[in-house]
This record gives sequence, structure tokens and C-alpha cells, in this order.
Amino acid sequence: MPELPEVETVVRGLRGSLVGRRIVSVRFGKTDFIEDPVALGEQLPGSRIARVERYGKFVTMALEPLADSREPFHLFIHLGMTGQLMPRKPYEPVAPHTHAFVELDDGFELRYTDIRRFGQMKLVPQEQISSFQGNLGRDPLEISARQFIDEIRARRARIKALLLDQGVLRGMGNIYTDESLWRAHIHPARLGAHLREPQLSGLHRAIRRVLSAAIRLRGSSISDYLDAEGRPGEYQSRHRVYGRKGKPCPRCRTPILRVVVAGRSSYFCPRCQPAPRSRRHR
DNA sequence: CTTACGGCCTGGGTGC
DNA sequence: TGCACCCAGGCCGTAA
Repeated sequence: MPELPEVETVVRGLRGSLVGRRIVSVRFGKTDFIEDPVALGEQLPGSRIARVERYGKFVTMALEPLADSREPFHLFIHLGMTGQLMPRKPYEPVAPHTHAFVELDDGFELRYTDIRRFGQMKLVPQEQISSFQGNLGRDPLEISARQFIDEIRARRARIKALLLDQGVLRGMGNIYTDESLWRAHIHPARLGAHLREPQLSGLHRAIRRVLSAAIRLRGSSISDYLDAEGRPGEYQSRHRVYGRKGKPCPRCRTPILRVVVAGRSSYFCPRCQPAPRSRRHR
């Protein structure tokens, strides 16, 4: 469930301890979530971490190889559902399901723990960065209202599916999608092309407000999420609809419903977020 | 272009 | 106390 706010929080927590560090060695446990573990083992040691950033739901590290002869490259880490990244001292107890250890030159090691291994770890060479990024849409906090409206209105898919589609916006997940739609009074099954401009500019605003507030509270901890300092987020206490089936809508007291839209459980208020005209319930 | 569905993986909750 | 079962949802591949 790490979505944009959680990944942003992890990145902010990691930056201070990683930027400028040189990687000494790497070790892996299970490697089925790593695209090319051999390449990681060969390329990471000796390289220097120049930047730590978020790209959609990915944590990215720009790496400078020791020898100038080699091209710079990037390490992309996706936390999947249950991934955690934390710098630890080597003597500290190792949490179960820890599958990657990146030894740093300051006596710390960066550990990757992922119970379900839905995460990803891969190297992206500098020259492939733009094609990799081309598969992902715009950042929800950077896209303008105009661009957002045009993009959504051009699509016939359901708004829920569009917001979750990383090729449209990078970084939204199930929690923040439902929270944003509730704020904007939009039913998750509405078609993008059927939404009116004022509704979409309201949704654009809702997304910005929800994500910004969530970042401020360091994300939502539902089950496994912890940031790079091992602290849970606090935004889960501000959820208005997500996970609140049967509880009263904070606006109108109507009980929150849970339906499946685009294959995902979706929480909404049937009164504040009226269903689309074309029937198609589930 | 779109949707639906199964699969990956583990742990937590529920019901018998 | 055990166990079968479902669910959580990140994303991908496949079929329709």
C-alpha cells in the first residue's frame, strides 16, 4: 500500500543517510522480485549514491560508478504492497523477510524487507531512463488542472481505473483514489469522458489536497507500512471513506458502501457521490 | 482502446 | 486448538 505519500516519506527519510555514500557490497536473500540480481551484484559495489528521489511509486537512486569509463545508472525500487527500506547497523537484528542488504561506506547497511515480495528492484542504465519514464504518466502533484482535465476527458474508462493507471498519473493507489473521489463528490464508476470540466477541476484540487495532507502526516499505515525511520504514518486517522464500509459519511452521515470497480474495492458515499446514469453495478 | 481475470505472495481475520 | 477460506492490492500477462 505504499502510494505516493508513503514513497515520498520514505525518500525524504532516506536522503540524509544515503546521498554521498558509496556502496561497499550487496547481499540478497530471495531474489525473485529482483530483475537481474547478478547485474546488481556486479554494478552496485563501488558506485556512489548521487541522488535519492521518488518517481511515481518508485524510490530511485542515481548512481555514479567508480570508474569513469562506465555510464551512470539508476537503481529503481518499488515497495509493492509491503516493502520497507531502512538503514541499519549490521549488528542490529534482521527483520523476517529481509531480502536485500546494501552495505554502505559509513558502517550502515540499507535493508530491504518485503513480506510479500510484490516489490521490484532493477537497474536502469542512463540511456534507458527516458523510455522507462515514458511508460509512466504525470506526477499528480505536478500536472496542471488543464492537462488533467484534457487527459481524463479523452478517456472512456472509469475514473477509478484512470486514476489508478500509472500510465495516466504516476503515484495514485487505492487509498488516495477513493479519498480524492469522495472529496470531489465523484462516483468511482463514472466514465472519464462523461465528467464535466468543473467536476474535474474539483478532482484535480482534491487530489492535490489529499496527497499534500497525507505527505504532511507521513502517509497512511494500514498494516505494514513504516517509513525509513521505522515510524508509522498518521494519515490513516484522516481517511474519510477508505476502509470505512458501513460507517457514516463524514459529510452526510449516509453509510459508506464498498463496491468493486475496475477490479478494486472502492469505498464511497452513495449520497455524496451519485452513481452514473448508465446502470452497471456490482 | 478497453475490461475481466488469474497469478504472484504472506499474514491476518473469520467461521466452523 | 486447528484449519479452510477469503481478503488485502501493487502490477503484469493473457484473453475477450
